[in-house]
Amino acid sequence: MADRIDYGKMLNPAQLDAVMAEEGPILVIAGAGSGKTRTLVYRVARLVESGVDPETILLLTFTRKASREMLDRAAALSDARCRFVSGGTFHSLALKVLRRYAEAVGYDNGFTILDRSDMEEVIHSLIPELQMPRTVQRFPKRGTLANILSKAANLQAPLEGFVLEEYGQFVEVASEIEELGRLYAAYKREHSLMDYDDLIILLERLLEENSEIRSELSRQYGHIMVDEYQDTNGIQAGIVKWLAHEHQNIMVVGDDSQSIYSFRGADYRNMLDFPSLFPKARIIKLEQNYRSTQPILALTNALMEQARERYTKCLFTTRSGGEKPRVINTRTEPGQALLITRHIKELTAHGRSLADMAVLFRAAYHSFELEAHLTREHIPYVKYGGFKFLESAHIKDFLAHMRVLVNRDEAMSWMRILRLVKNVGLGKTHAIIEWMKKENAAPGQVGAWPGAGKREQGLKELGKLLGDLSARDLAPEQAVERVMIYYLPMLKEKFDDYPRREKELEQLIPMARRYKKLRGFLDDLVLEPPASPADTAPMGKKAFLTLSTVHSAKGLEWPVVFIIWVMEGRLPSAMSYSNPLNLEEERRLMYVAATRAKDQLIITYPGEESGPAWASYQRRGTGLSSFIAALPTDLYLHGYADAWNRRPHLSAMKRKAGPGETERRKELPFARGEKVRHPAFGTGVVSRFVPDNKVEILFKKAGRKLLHLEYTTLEKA
DNA sequence: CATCACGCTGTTTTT
DNA sequence: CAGCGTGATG
Repeated sequence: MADRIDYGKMLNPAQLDAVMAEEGPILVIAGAGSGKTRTLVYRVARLVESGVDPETILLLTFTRKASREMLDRAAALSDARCRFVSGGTFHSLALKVLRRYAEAVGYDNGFTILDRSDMEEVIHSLIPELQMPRTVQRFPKRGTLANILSKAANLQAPLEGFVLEEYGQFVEVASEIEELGRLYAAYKREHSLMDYDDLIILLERLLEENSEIRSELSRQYGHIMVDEYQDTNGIQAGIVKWLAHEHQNIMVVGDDSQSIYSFRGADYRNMLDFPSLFPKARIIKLEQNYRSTQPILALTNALMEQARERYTKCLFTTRSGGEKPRVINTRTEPGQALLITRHIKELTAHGRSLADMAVLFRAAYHSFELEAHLTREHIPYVKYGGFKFLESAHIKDFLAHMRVLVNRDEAMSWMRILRLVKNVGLGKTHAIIEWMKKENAAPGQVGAWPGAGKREQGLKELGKLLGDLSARDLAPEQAVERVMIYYLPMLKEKFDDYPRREKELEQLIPMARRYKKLRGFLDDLVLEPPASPADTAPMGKKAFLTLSTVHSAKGLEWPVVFIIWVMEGRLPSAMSYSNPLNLEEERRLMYVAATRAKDQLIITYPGEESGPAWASYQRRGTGLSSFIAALPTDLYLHGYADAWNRRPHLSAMKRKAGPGETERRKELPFARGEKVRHPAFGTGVVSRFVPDNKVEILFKKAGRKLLHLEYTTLEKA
């Protein structure tokens, strides 16, 4: 065991207070960079050191990675037993508990977890049951429906309230959406499915209604800590309330200024309501910032002073010196990417490591332009956030073959794998699923479907695969390899970029190796995203630049931070419906992004040339410009970048079409419908134009259909 | 069943 | 512009 820690030396008085407090409810209000993680780590170490059984400590964090890192740090600090602390997210805790007590909430314990795209698929398939008249024109898309239903679930409130405010365009169909929500709930029950929201809702219900189980869990987890409490919603607060109900040993840590998850019902007011849940709560504030230089902090403090509601603290730092943040109007969106690329090259030329730098943005696609530049300049980067590896079609197709073994009612996965079989479409898929249900057939018997003729040979092969997989109770790794043999030919037929997708599938093999049971493997894939390329890259060999959404950058820090800030006003929805922007949340996003920076902060924004919406937002005072305009000008250096680089093909596109002429890019060497030849793919027809000087070409023969190719690789046929 | 042309419409962030 | 739904065609 390591030497006893001298806590007084390692922590400031407020941190020490939080760490040494052993019993009772405590609310820690911790500003950005105030050593919040450090405090939690030391508290875990301290509890274990003082003889608390590590397994009875529950550390709830926002991601599983965060909890693992904290426990590793605690273990390194004092006692290896810290690794046995129960850590995870609300969702992973819920899964663990619900697998054990599924019957108590009316579920079979073999339920399957729906990830986001599964959820959308189910919802989508239920829309026809609404039997809406054709006159209903504007009905939300599947993704939007999932957003709405999920938020309703997380708020545990009827849709109307927030639909009116956030989805004003859909108020007329609110009752249909609610009906759809009921259909969706019934469907999940019937097929033993839970989505992310059900996990936490059912856990809360279980705790509330079943005092025996509640007591048992209370005894199991005698000390509870919650990180990022400002991002919890009402359900999660309820879980906390019930878990700590008996012993009251609960510490929650958070910062209301960093609440950026309102889209899933999170409410920073939970922070302030904590004392009413636990009347004996003590409040401890951490206000000293150890991360950023004074000029950066001055700007972020000023930013938050404009917040309509500000409950807590003002940060101070003892880090003097450092340069003022820079705010640069690049006049165009592509200009941001170019400016940042140049800046990064300059910094690396002066010896700065790429690992010291990060570029942050609100939405994953905001970095596309930048990624193109980085690739061209051979600057290695890792990207966090945005669309999930797991949600891409080939991964879902692949995993579906294993999901039907774990839960044979899982119609979603059956649909996927059956439709991959040649000459089986929607009709036969439904018939087969019906038949299997009626016969209560095992997955491997699918090949015996009486409707199968010569054309449906593929069904026999599918049956053989599923039979093999279930008969021999294979380890996850072998199951993955077996499915690979079956699925790879289909992959090659379905996707023309199959080499990339094949590589991604191969990543599943080492992941599967870590599990003994198929179900554990599949559960974790849904709840824990696979490691990023940076984690698997040979350490120390290469320094990577980090690109990340603000949401994924939470809790991290870098010496140099760039922020790409794009006006929402560009979006047509905001134009046509005049949806009010959530400026308060936008401000907190900016705050989270800016407080990641230790030494240097560079914010770029596309100036007034970025679109007509800009002017309209400026007029209404509801854009990024209004944040900037409101900040004291002595807190940052403002600059303009040259309008170097408008994309040539964009301006060409704007050329007005003459009479009788369809609008077309002037410099295009061919027209829609024209025949073209490609050296590798042969002859095809120009279908439509896509960005980056590419055309969509339809190839009838060469096996595959639509390819996006650059003009220069094509010639007229 | 599979494929294709065409018209309509509008955000994003994560467990 | 691009994803999605629809309806026509092989």
